[in-house]
Amino acid sequence: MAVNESAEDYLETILILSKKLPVVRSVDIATEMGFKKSSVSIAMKNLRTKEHIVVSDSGYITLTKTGREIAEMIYERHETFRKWLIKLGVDEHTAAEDACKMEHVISKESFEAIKNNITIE
Amino acid sequence: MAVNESAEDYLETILILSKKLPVVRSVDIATEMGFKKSSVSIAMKNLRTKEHIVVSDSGYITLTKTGREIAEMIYERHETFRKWLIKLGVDEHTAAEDACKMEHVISKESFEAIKNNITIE
DNA sequence: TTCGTATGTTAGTTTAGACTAACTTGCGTT
DNA sequence: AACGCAAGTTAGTCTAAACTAACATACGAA
Repeated sequence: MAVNESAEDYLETILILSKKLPVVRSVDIATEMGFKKSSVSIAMKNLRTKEHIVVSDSGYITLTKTGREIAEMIYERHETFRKWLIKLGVDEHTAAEDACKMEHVISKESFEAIKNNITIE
Repeated sequence: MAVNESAEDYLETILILSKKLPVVRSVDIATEMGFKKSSVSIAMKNLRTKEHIVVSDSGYITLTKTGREIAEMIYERHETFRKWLIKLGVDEHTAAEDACKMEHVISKESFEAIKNNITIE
């Protein structure tokens, strides 16, 4: 279930959108991420091939088990880093931006170590 | 003095090598980073153009003021993250690897906040 | 002196992931 | 019914940063 940084971002965005929209379509992802719909179309094709998402006839996108696992892992990291940075006094926007990058590059081992060491609320 | 991740890695490596070798050449960088010398050659050309390094007639590479500033910033981040992760119980190898990625993606603001919050020795 | 190895460069290839442009398709309005 | 917009796809372009292959020096040893 190895996936690159770009795919992780797409999966995370699908998860986030599925929390706030009744259905998730390619165009919603494009809007959210600021990408062109052609870019999203290709990314969705890859995620479908890897079976991280399923797309209905109407174009509604849902995460598969593996897709959801990846998305939730990344989302947890994102929220952990984001809240922590904010607690340390970092500006909300910067905190979100940095969390978004750190979430992809850290190993499971280091993330768990950090999570157990910091307090975020 | 904006520089991308790849260039930052090269500059950091030059700084590190200059601490342990009498002179730094392209081939030393290639060996250290595990890249081919052609890749390093092109990267050095770019760093020269941006005036982050100077290359002598004999091929000895030294950092300019801006190059050294970038390299030292990245190196400080690297060491900070690395030591902190090790202190949290992360395996040395993983700690170095993760530090190497985190060092590039974090903003100045977040790094300073983290640095002031954690203890590493 | 000549040969071989080490170093560096150049040209061209590959890959990922964005892009534009152009096409298809379906649906709602008039 | 026809038109037009919204959504999606496809083809082809661009860039960064690695790669291989081939070539250019230069220097030390036989």
